[in-house]
Amino acid sequence: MANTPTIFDAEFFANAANARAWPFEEAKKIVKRLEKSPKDEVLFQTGYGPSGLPHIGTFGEVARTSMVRTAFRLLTGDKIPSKIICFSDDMDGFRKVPTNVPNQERMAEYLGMPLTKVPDPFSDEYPSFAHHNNARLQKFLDDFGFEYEFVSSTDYYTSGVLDKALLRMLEVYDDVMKVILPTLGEERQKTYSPFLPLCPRTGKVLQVPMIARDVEAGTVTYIDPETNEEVTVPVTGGAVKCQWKADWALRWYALGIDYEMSGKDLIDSVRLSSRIVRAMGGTPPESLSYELFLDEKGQKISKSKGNGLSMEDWLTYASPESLALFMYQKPKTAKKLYFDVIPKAVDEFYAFSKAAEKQTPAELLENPATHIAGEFPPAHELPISFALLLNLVSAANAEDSDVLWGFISRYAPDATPETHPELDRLVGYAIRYFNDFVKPTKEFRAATEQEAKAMAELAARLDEVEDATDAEAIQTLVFEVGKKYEFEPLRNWFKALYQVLLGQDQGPRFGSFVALYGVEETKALIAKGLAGELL
RNA sequence: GUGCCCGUAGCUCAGCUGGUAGAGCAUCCGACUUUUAAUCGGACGGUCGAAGGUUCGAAUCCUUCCGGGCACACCA
Repeated sequence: MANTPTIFDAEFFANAANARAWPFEEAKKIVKRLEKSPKDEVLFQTGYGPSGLPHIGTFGEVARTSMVRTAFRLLTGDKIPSKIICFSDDMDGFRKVPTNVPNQERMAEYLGMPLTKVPDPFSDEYPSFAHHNNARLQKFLDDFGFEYEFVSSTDYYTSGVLDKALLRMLEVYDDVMKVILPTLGEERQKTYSPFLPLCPRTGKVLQVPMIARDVEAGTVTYIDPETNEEVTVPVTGGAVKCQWKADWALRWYALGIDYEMSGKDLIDSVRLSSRIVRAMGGTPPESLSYELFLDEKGQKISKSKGNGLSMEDWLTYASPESLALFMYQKPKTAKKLYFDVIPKAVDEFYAFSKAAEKQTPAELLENPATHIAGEFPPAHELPISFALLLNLVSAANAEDSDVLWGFISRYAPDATPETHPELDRLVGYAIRYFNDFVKPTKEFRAATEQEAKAMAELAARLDEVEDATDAEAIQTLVFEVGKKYEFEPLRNWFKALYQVLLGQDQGPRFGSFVALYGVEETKALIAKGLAGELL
């Protein structure tokens, strides 16, 4: 999924200007911006809050931002350097001990401290909780091959990278307040400050009003809420950090961010932060508000609720590429993100990849697979679709890949795990899907007296079949037994086999099933079924 | 209240810069199967939420309205 240079050639550059895919529409906004004020390097930003772990939304945002960047490089002939900054707001105060971490009491002692001062509850491998989560984020992004530059807010504040911007914010303090105050409630207005000093005594991030400020000296003064003493601190060097919307604006201004997308719940924040940047004399980045994801009931997916689908969920049943495809599609439309969208995304990914084989550069630029891969997509040939595979795994009661491959080879005789590693990967996904979604819905019933007798005889006579892999011979035997015990109509006999042995009303052709599942295994299965062990 | 998204076949949705609608699933019929499922072929099925407007021509652009969903304190 990394951006590789493959599509960055003249042919693609020539066609990019006419490309209509949304990443190009976004990239064009940046091109226009550059026409007004040229610069040496274009910066994309995505934000990350290290009080939690990376999640499916993080993936979506970085993936989509990468797509815009790729489009931008194509539009500009890859002549203008660009990068994605992944900014971790790790100086933010520690507000709440997450319920899912160990060492709760110890963690509680650090409430109010910057996240980079809170110890890592999981191990002593990292200097802080934030470092731990930052590392997880980077690992997460690296695993998918994203190109980005990680930035720690704490590093930037303390090393002075943000000093100039902080002093500027101090200069225009009144204007900034004028922008923010009207958006706050009455209570909050009294205590609001865009600067949050770090208490020199306790190290905590304080939410206190400023009582004075000195632009010349570059300091602010507040009253320590515990000692009631006046404290004066510089706004530079990491002695203060900025509050949320001001912080966003500060970053945009200080780093010169050109592009940042965010969820639609942040529309007002973007507007406000933009006004702050203008008050400082800067230009806010181009932005895109994407729609939020909904769960199966149409509710907003939130980390705290734990509803909807997690990153792990998706990757358990499907590939990251298919998730990237899902993220590519219609970012401005609210979509359900639930298990049932997975098969379609998987199959469409392969369909788009395959279509790419015969496409011209102009067409490729409209092909989602191009935007996902960031390169000429490798053409994966799949003899059967994921949707079919899911049907198969369910019908065949296939709990391991060998059995499933047996059934697959009936449809695609040439396919093996070796010749079709992609398909083999899907087989793994399908089996997990089966285990988690199909298997729990199975309902086994006890055999009737007549059925029990017939099944016992079937089990006993299975050994008569000379070739245990001869599906036809086995099918004949099954058929004979059914006739002998006078099932009428005969399909009831087969139905009984499925219901008693597989816990479902339908199943694969039984002869084929036995041939693949194994004679001994089938006998054992029948024994279990008759003993009531499957119920 | 402000803003965003959606409203196209029974269901889930695709329809790009305007030229009288498509897919998957479901349903029905057929083929192949010594049951079923699967697979393959075919059929059925839409006044494109409503009304105006622009246009030779609109699902597609504009306006208004109706219906559904979501976001908008604090915190990030």
